[in-house]
Amino acid sequence: MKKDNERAKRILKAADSLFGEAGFDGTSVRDIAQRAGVNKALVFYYYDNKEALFERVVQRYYEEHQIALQAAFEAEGSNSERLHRLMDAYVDFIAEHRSFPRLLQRRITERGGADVALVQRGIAPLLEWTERALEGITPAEGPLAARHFFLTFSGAVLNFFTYGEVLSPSWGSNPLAAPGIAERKAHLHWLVDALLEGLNRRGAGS
Amino acid sequence: MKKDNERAKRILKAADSLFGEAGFDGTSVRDIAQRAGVNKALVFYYYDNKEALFERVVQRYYEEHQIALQAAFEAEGSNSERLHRLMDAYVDFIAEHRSFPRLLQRRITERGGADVALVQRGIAPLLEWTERALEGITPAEGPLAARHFFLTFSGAVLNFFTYGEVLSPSWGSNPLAAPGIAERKAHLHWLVDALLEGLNRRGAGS
Amino acid sequence: MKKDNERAKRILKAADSLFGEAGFDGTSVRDIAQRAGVNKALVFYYYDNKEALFERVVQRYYEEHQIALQAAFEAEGSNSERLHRLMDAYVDFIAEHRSFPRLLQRRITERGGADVALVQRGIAPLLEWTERALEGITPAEGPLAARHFFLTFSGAVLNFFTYGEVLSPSWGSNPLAAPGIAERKAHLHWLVDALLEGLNRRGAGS
Amino acid sequence: MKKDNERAKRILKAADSLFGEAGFDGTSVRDIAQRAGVNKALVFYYYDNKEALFERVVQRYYEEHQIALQAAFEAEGSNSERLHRLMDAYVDFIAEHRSFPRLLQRRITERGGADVALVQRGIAPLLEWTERALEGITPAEGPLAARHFFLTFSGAVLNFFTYGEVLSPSWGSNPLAAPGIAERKAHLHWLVDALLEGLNRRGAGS
DNA sequence: TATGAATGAGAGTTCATTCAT
DNA sequence: CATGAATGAACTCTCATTCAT
Repeated sequence: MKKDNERAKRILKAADSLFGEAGFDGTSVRDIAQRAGVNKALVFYYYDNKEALFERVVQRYYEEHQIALQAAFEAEGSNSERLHRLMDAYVDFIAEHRSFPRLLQRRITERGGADVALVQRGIAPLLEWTERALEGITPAEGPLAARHFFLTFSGAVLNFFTYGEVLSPSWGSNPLAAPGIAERKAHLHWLVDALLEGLNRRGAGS
Repeated sequence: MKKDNERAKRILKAADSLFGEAGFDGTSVRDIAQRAGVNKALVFYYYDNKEALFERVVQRYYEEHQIALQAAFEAEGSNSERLHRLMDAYVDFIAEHRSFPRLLQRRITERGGADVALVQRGIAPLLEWTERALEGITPAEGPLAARHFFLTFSGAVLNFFTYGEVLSPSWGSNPLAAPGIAERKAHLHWLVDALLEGLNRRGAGS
Repeated sequence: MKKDNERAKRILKAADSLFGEAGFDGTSVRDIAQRAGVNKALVFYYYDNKEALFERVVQRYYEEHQIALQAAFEAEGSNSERLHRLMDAYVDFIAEHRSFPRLLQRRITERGGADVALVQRGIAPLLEWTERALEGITPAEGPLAARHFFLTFSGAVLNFFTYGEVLSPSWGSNPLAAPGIAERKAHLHWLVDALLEGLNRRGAGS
Repeated sequence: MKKDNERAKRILKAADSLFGEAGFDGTSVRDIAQRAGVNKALVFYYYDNKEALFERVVQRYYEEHQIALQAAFEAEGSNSERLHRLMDAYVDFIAEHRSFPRLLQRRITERGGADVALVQRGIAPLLEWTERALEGITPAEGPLAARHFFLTFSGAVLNFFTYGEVLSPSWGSNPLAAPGIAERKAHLHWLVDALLEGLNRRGAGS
């Protein structure tokens, strides 16, 4: 933490964007050094090898991710309000760190998914907070368990970004620009409320 | 077309699984030949180059994907029933072709996503059928437009598979085994109905 | 000789032009088969291997070359006339068989010039006839020996074709078109006569 | 520039001789590295690719060639003397750089001769100086234009080297050894003078 | 800290050639 | 005669990584 040399940071930044753009295998250390404007060997001086550099990039995201969501969740409010804020924070975080979901997904599929644990840490906060927000409302098991809602909510957010770019043409405007993102947030709020409503009705009915 | 030389098929199959496991850049032609049990040069004999081979793999999925969903959608029934069947077909298709979403996602992010058109073709059927199933129920624009539900639904399905493996430990059992998949389908059905209900209430209320 | 299969001839022709255009190493058997419109394996059926095919191509030139010059030389006339005809025939032959000098030159330099004998056979006729035409006029040894004139004459012809294409731009018109070739012939005639004159004066003076 | 890393020079040298011996296509980077005694990858480290390395080899010749001829031409003397010196310098240069004409010729024929411009630069000095030496003596157009003499002179030099090796057996001694070269120079001097004489007579007679 | 030089391994691709049919 | 399939060797070039300075 001391005061990480400015060059080391430039390398990390370059690695970040490149890994996000082209994936681990599609990015060469030469590319990273070039974009960072440093000598190739320096990359190995600061980060032992390509793999470790990748790890650092991902880890940084995990930390920031955790912090961003924590703030959103810990504020006061009803369940609906808390989940709205959580969704908003999630959307905002990914909008600002487009590489993050790409890196995560790669991490899962690529290279035999050897580091499941690492990935789990990455999504753990959202899972945990979703579960806490739905505590007492959803059953512990079965198709309405909180974890299913976690998968649905996070999928609703992530998929927007994944396919957002691709759908641009048929969307009319760019869905990932500010208005598109605001619209998506509105959809997510509606989604949260519709599901809470459904859960409530179920509780009342049974 | 008839029998397309058994070796060529073996190569295609090997490429399929490897591209799915390690991505385009993470898979070498040597690997493919090895897994197919053929000479490396034979890969180039049947498929002109690595890129073309990848294309073939992806294209085959598109076709099967389209067919699988079409059958599910075109049968009779209420909107709810049709969407349930669509979700089920989608889940089943991906459960049987785990590589497909990985390949698609890679196609989008990797290498600048130059072939947006190809990807669009890949998700087009689901988008189209979702839109047709919600016709008259959802507005054409805004946060409740059909396309938002498309992104939500497909995200709810895809994300289950993406994170399913990773969540295994905290899930108790393997979520991607038959019982887990059945449970997810039940969740998706509930999801569809809760959203249709929400849409109906909105129509009635306004 | 029987009646060489038409396909075999097509292969020979294709090989001829391709070897001339791109050289031995720059030409692949695939290229040859493609241009000949036949299966690659057929090339090996008719000509045992690439090297042998090349040999055949070169040999055919030798024969035609020999015949073309012989006719020109054997007709009656003064030394000047005979040499004029020889030059003309040489120019005409190469104009019609542009590949020939290229193949010859490659044969000399490429692959260690292992087949000097073959090349010698190729240029032998011109050497021999030049020597016979100058018999009694030039000394047997020294800088005015017939062989020097052979090198000068053949160089004057070959170099015209070698650099002709390259000089096109600074030449105004294409030097290898009909008028350019006629002009070159005129130059060669003048050259022959000037040298004969020089040789005569020498004889008279000494 | 100063010392340009000794290994880089060794590579250039190896490339030079190999390209000269076997041509561009006939020379592999492995060969070059081997002869230079360095790692194959180092060739690409210093010279970006095979083509660029070839270019460097050729270019170096152009420069030396130009310098060698310039010195010979610019000294004082009659036309005859200047042309003699030019011929001598040309012969000497090629005798010392046997690869040069081979590389040039290949450059013309191989690979469609796409780089005519480069080749032109290579022969430009000789063309220009021949033209200047014959200025006022030869007509601007027609079969006695200076450019025809350029082709004749350069052909008389180049052809000597091209066929020199091949003729060795029938020559008695090696024509490319020192005495043979001296004899050729004598021939060329005689040639130049005979042609100047012929041109003079023509001027007087007409 | 920082870098130019160096390398072994492996990438995708083409090659001449063989062989069963 | 003719061909599609098959292969081992070689091709150019890039890779992550090391090391002396």
